Amino acid sequence: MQIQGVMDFNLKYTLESGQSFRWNRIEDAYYGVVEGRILKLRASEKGQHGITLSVESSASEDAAQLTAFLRHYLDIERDVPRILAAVGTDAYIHRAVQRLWGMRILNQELWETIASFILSQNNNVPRIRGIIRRLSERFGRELTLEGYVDYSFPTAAVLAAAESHELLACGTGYRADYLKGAAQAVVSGELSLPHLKRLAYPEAKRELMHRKGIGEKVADCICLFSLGHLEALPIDVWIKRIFETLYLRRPATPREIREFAQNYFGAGVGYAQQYLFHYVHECPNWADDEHLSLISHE
DNA sequence: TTCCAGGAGAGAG
DNA sequence: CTCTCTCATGGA
Repeated sequence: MQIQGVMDFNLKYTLESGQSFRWNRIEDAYYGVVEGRILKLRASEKGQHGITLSVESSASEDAAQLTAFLRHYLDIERDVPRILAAVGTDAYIHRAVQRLWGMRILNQELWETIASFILSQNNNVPRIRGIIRRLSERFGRELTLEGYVDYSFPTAAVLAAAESHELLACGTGYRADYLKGAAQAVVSGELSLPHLKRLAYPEAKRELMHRKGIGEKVADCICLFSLGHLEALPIDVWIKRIFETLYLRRPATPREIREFAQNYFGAGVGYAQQYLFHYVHECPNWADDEHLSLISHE
């Protein structure tokens, strides 16, 4: 199955920018488990009218429905160039946007996103990926696509009933109780996922932060990478570093950074954040004078 | 060996 | 309210 005419989209940057922990690149194809099936995605060379995405699924599903699903999951529907145009107010963010043109913010399944970012705290991406892979192997369902084997992300019900020592064996560390608590809240209905999806950003964030193990940063990740709230601004050590070094040029609290960034970048601050976050990972000399001089300070 | 990673909770002040 | 300490894990 193919999706043709996809404009302003880059598969690599979208899937490798630290928002999803479930994609693996093998040669020129990406394999990932998304909502209960393996998807294999490949992007063709860019043509005049955008790229073509080739799609294989481990599930037998209707092509039109799969297309509609992927257009939403990959955020292809959204007018991202317009959002980035409104955000790019200085030469630095402009350079990041140019360098990573086509990167999109995913709309991922809510429970998996909640669980994944609970596990992400005080942790690094390769290890987060490993924990999620082991949890899926242990508690998920086996899936295959053309000889590629992977496992569905475990449901809240399964994790709610899991023994703590089994979660620990997957490498969750002290986050095991947070994960299990969130799973139990979802199962009991105390944390209603359908309800969360109906809330605006401030209310959704506040609701999420009532859970132990979900602070402001993790709540913002969930709001941005699952609920589509582009006003969300996850402030991790990297984003803090970027704003202190480049924009504020002084030590700053997360509250100060948030106030500055939401005012400076506006409603699309979540997209700006993602481009800055991935740009500094792609470009080790991001803080050199050459880059610093891109931002004018009057 | 110490430091770090898409942090958050608990307690002290 | 802010500051500090601690939490489990593995790679650098």
